[in-house]
Amino acid sequence: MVSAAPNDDETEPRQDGRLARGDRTRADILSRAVDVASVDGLDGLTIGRLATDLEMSKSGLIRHFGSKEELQLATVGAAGERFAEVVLGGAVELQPGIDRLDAIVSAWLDYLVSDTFAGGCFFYATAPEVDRQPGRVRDAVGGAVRAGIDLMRGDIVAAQLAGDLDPKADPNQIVFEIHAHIQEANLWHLLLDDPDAIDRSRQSLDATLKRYRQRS
Amino acid sequence: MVSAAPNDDETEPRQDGRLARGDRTRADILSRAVDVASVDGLDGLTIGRLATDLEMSKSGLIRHFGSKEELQLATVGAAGERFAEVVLGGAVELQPGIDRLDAIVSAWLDYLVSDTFAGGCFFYATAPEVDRQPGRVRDAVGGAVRAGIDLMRGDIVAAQLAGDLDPKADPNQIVFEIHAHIQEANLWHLLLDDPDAIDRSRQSLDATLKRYRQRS
DNA sequence: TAACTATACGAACGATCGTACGCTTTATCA
DNA sequence: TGATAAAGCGTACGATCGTTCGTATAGTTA
Repeated sequence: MVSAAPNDDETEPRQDGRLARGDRTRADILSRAVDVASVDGLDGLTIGRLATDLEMSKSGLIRHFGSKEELQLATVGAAGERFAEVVLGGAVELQPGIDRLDAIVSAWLDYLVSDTFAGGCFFYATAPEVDRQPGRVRDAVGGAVRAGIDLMRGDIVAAQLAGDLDPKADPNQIVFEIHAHIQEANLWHLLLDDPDAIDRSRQSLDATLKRYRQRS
Repeated sequence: MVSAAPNDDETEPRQDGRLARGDRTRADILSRAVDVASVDGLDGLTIGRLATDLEMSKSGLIRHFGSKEELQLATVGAAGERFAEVVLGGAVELQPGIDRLDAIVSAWLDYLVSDTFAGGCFFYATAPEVDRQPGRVRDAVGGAVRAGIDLMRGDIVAAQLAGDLDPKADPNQIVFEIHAHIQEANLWHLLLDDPDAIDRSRQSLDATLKRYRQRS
């Protein structure tokens, strides 16, 4: 790559700081798209419905993406950004380790019952929809989920090195259990209408971390 | 209930043991429907696609159900029956308690990587799809998931009474953790393509049950 | 202001969706 | 065997799907 080509995947602000007209529209579309997809899925996200919601034409809308699949990919990307801001935003300034892990898990649980997305966690809603549909959309959702897991595993490894977690335990095993307890809260909250879902999840997480905590 | 009215919700064999023609067709349709829905969801389950697969007409197919929603409800019911056979089938002869719980959990993990449904666990695939769509389909899926959880909670309570599990622990908390570890295996297996998903789940389940086991 | 580009729209395409109606075929039973 | 009901098919309907094309408008730059 010789020339400094602009990154087409991101909406770049202009020199004066504001977004160009098209980028502003694109951001509005994606803001609505992630909410629709969190309720009706990435397949229930239709161009016509989105255009009606935003009071614009189908052709004017899809022009920003080119195709339905590109719209879906951009939607997954936008959801990832929103997730990162809400769940990981408060943890970026912390050093990897047990404290940052606690901060992420705590923010994640708050996020599950927040109105970050209209239909609850975007990735809980879309993961089972795409996991048997090979293609770029599945790869994008899988990549985002993997990124969240990888980040926590990094904290776990750091905590083991720091002597805060049992160094003999398998980091993948620990992160499997943590992620499981977070995801289960979605099921009990959204499908089973359990008002204590988050509390149960928090309790499970506390017990799990206590089990792996280094006694020293 | 005075008269012995036949149960219309079930396909009843005739006196000679065989199914009537219509019931046979209906069973064939639902057998295919649960596989399709486990891959593409209850919304991706379309009448036209199902008719093409089964080499029959759309009108002849939907006649057995009346509407798309009734087809979806029947599909959820058929999936529940298949799940019960595979996962709970071997446990019916056991008494409620720790042994039956172990049998169910073990069969459930085997089921996750079986070809019971074409797209993995039917309820893992459909729960996030319907949890924000109020109506009878959501109630049906929620009822089936709840039934599985309730059954395990019954075993947990029985195990507590028998002195096999800590009687001071909250049965709902225990079943939350067990179900969480089972469901997480779906995510790692189907989306993250982790070949060790079931092993991780089994390990988590063993550790969890050991934690709650009564030391006596 | 004039030229140019980015943005949005309107209309139409073929395909598929769920549903309804009428007719034909098949199975059942008196 | 003939009557009766169940089962299945063909066709059509209006609606919506994703996509394409040409045109009009708005914004930017010379």
